[in-house]
Amino acid sequence: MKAGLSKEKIIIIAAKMADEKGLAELTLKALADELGIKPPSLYKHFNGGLDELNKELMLYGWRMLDGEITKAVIGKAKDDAVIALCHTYRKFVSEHKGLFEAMQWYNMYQSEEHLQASAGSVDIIYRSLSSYEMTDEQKVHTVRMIRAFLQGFSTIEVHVGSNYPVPLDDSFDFALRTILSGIADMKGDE
Amino acid sequence: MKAGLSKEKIIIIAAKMADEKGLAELTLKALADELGIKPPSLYKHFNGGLDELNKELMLYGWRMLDGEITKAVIGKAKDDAVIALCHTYRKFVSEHKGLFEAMQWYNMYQSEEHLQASAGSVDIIYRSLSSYEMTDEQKVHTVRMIRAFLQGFSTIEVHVGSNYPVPLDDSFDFALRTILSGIADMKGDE
DNA sequence: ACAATAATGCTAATTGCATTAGCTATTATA
DNA sequence: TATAATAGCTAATGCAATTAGCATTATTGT
Repeated sequence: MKAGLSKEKIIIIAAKMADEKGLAELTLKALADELGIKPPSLYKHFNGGLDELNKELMLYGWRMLDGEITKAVIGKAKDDAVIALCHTYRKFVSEHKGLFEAMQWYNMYQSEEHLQASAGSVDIIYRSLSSYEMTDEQKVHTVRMIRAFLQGFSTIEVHVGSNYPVPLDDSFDFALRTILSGIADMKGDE
Repeated sequence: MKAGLSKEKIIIIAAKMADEKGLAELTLKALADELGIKPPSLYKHFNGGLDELNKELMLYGWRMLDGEITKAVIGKAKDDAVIALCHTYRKFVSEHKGLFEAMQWYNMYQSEEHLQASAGSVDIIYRSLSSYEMTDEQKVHTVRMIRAFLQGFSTIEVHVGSNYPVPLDDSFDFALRTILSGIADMKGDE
């Protein structure tokens, strides 16, 4: 029986499963069960097995995040753009915990493809900074700083949950203000 | 034959293996081979098997990092303390990539023990901020910001490596200055 | 329309690691 | 010194990933 599956459809289902159950629960067996096929059949779509599935999830996640950030930043500049970007990133992670895990996974395989995967987001952050008066080098630093903060904050948030006397929302906004204020002070620095 | 092993000794070896080969390569089989024993024997030390080993590595890593940070901030205050703390954190991660992976692992098991594991470092960051004029709430925010930045930056660095026209060292220092400058501006904010 | 080919699914079998059960030797202790 | 706890072992099980080879369904060129 043919199930009429395609790589794309499978990835979408797999992403949903990863988001619901966590990436570790996304086994070929579980995915096959969900799709109504047998595990070996998945190799017809993913020659590289589980590894390739994870890789594809990673790429899918970055593409999706790129898209959402791009949309969010349209028509905005400077602080407004950075704020929109950061909130979009954080929201994305909260809605796609499993995909986010997969996206952090690109360390194990250092191919061109993987390096480019996250390059998209880096590029968007970079372009969002275009209207600031900074040197190119300062922009690179700033991109890295923002990226590190976003990734770190999101990871911690995903791991730790959201129970605390001091809400994480406030901390996020606070940190964002701090970073923006730091950027504003940047002019004179070497 | 008795190999004269103890939980502590095994954890130290396991940590070394994880740092050298990556956490994923640290299987019970590989560890047993390294120790010159058979995999089932490990259950005499780690009742919970692989899970418990990972948990212990996580705790070991946090304790070690706590110790190094504590040492590094002794006799320092304000910016000096924060700078020392951040550099120590980053250096630790670069020298203990495998342990760092394990330390990020605490999401899966949400026990008291695990929550306290990272609480130590949080506490040290918090205390390092003691000489700033901030409200307690601002301190909580600042701790989270620093922690997010450190974790994010380190993760990216571990994943991506250190090849680039613009050196990561510079970006790290730049971000640190930006954050410190943001902190300095903080006074008036609500 | 129809043969050839590619695509997609299956079953059966293999591998490798984690884990459990039960046995044995060694160490520590009462 | 007898006894209990410790730390190792072998044998066996289970589970997921993977590979090989077969069967069926689509697709495509003529």
